[in-house]
Amino acid sequence: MIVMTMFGGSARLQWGGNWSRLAAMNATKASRTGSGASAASASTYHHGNLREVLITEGLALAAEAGLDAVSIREVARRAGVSPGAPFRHFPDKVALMTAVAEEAMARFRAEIVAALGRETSGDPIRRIRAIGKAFLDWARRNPTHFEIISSRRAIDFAGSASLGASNAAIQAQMVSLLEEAAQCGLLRVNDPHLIQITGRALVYGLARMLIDGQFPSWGVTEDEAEDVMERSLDLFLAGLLKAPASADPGRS
Amino acid sequence: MIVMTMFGGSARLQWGGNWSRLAAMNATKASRTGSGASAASASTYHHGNLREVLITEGLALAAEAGLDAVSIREVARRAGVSPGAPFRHFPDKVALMTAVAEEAMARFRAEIVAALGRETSGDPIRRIRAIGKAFLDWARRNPTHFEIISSRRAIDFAGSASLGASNAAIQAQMVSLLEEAAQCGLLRVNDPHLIQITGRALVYGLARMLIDGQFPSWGVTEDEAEDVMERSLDLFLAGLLKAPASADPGRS
DNA sequence: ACCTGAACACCGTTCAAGT
DNA sequence: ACCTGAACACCGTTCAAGT
Repeated sequence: MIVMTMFGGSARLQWGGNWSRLAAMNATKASRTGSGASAASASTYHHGNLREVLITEGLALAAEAGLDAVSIREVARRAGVSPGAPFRHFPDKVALMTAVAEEAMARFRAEIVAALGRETSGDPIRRIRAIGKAFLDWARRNPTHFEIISSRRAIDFAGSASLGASNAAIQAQMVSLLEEAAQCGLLRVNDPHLIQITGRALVYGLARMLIDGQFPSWGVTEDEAEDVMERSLDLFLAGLLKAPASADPGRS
Repeated sequence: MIVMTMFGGSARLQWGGNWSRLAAMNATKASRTGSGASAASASTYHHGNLREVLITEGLALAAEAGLDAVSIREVARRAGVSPGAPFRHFPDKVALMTAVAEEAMARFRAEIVAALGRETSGDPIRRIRAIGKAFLDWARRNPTHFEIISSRRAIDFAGSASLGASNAAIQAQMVSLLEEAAQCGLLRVNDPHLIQITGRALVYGLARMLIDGQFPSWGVTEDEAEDVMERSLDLFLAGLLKAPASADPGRS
């Protein structure tokens, strides 16, 4: 099957042959599982699964060696393909990193949803605190993934509907909890948007101070970091409350 | 004058000729001033001033094109020297960027000192607020310089006594103001260290949200950013106070 | 269709050779 | 002393050629 296509004004030949059957046989590849992949590894000129493997390897390489260590060539090497192969699936490095960021963001969002599920209390302040804590925990455990989706260098955030939607979903959750808290008369200030931005800036700043290695110069050791971040969040939340605040709103 | 030196166990020849007179003639170079530099620009094999020029050009290139656009080769190009020349003055790129960071940090600190000088009030809360505001203003006006000294990628923070000292000086200023506020009975919580870290995390988070381009996805336009950051700071400060806080502690 | 492999213009870094 | 210029191993990206 031969197809003629017009693309950017120039005619190109495209072969409509179906490689997907062959690809399915090789879907697992010889990656980390190593579960009997020896049979399929021979003579697979077409990878079949490359797009996903590139994203997975990008994520893994970032986690292992840091954001600046992620290169298309190294990702291609780990996927077992030539340096030019990734460009068949992503127009440039930014596009690959954006796809990596989308996967990281999906995991981040799932973690927040899970944390909210664990916080069975109906108290909006406790639920807000659970989101903040989940944010901090995830950043601490996945520093480079956090950096990819938050620093936004190396990705095209605005160009990704997926990233925008995930971000908006997390925000909406928080706004609704803040409005609930306001209606219950819990808040000292009636400005949910400002509170939201301030809270976000606080947890973002804490996470970045950790990741950027600033805590040592503030007298906080690695062991203390988790505790300090948590108490910092509580200090802020207590300051929002109308009633003479208890020292630890998370344990009331 | 020929000198033998032992360095790392191997003998090396050093020429003790004096190039500094020649260098002094060329000290201004044909940089931004352009004040009658035409006469000195011919046949200056030895730059004479290169170390400082490299730092200045690094700072300027960072401000113009962003941190990732700073390359040793481009800095060398702007300084009018060959790609290898910078390595005579800095062992590697990290060392050059650390020197750039030291200059950026010195300017940052000067701005904070100036802001405190302008805040003539003796009220520790107002002085704390002035520091926070100066932090935010400087970050907004010098985004890349801010990123260099705060993200700390590309530099060796721990290896620079100058950076550590500047940082410690800024912290000490803040701690003493917080202790003063505590002694005046102004604070709801008696934990200056935790308050300091929380406040720093807040302004750092705000500055980074701005620089990382996150405000648009939080419904804040570029025009509104300065105002939002200021109100956010006030929201936090009000939450620290023991007395039923006024809405705007900066205008009391 | 999807991938290879050579090529190009970059970059950090080194090192002999120049002045 | 300090700088040049060629070299090396990287990188992102392109493009003909392979299957």
